[in-house]
Amino acid sequence: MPELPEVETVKRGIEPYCLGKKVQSVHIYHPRLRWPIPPFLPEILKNKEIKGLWRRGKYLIFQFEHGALLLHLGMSGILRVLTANHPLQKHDHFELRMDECYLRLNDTRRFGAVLWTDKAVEIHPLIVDLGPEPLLEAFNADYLFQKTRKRLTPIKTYLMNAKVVVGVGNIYANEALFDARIHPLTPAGHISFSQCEQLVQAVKTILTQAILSGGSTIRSFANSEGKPGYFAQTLRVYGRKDQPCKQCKTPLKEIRLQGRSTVFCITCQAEV
DNA sequence: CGAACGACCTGCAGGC
DNA sequence: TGCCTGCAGGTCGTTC
Repeated sequence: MPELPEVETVKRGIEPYCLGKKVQSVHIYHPRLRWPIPPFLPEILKNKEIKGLWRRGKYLIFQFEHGALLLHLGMSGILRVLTANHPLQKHDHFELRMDECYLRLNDTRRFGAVLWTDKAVEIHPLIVDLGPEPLLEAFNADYLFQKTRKRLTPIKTYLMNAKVVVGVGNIYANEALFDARIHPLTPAGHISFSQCEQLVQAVKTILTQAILSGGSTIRSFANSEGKPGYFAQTLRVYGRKDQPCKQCKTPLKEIRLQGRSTVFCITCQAEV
């Protein structure tokens, strides 16, 4: 479920239930995720207060006084806030219990992660090399222009590289490139400055709107109906192969880039 | 150093 | 009905 807007939505959804709360117990039901869930979590988190909760890229970070819990949802992770007693389901991996409710992580494909660090989060190996947050000023046309020079990797692949900018996954990379009218195969270094401006703006706009529409799902997280997704979302290219471009009616084309579905309009996103 | 690619998993849809 | 293939919103580690 994760692209940045979904993770941000989860973060906002769980925040009222976590922030300032004391962990009552931790349960590891199925430790095998991308990396094993550290077995010592139950003992070191018991009775500790969640002092902070934030997002970096697609990582959720639970800050404690003596360290931080890093959580990634991978491809299929779902984090629910539960209050009543819910029977354990297939692929439930991890649970953080507070006094009034608990968080339960379900992850079918096990690409997600639950990790612990007792050092500053910013220097954690998975965090330290991450690029800027797409919604902050640090991600701007100057940065992108500079960064892409001499790079021949297709711009779409480049945009999805977390070392360049975090949080732009396959769906929104497709959408942003359509918005900026840039062909996904364009070598990154061939993008003009003005195209960088458009692309940066497109990324910001699309992610912001997705977060806004994702906001309406917060209740479902809280209630556990948890249907995370892209419903309220009007995707213009992703998943619309062969359907008419909303701009010019040309049937959209799909190709594979790095094994990922890449959909675009050959008219609106003409090759350079 | 950058770039390409395989690897990690399960479940589902579609073709035969 | 069942088997097979390919595909799914991610990203790390290895190799070149």
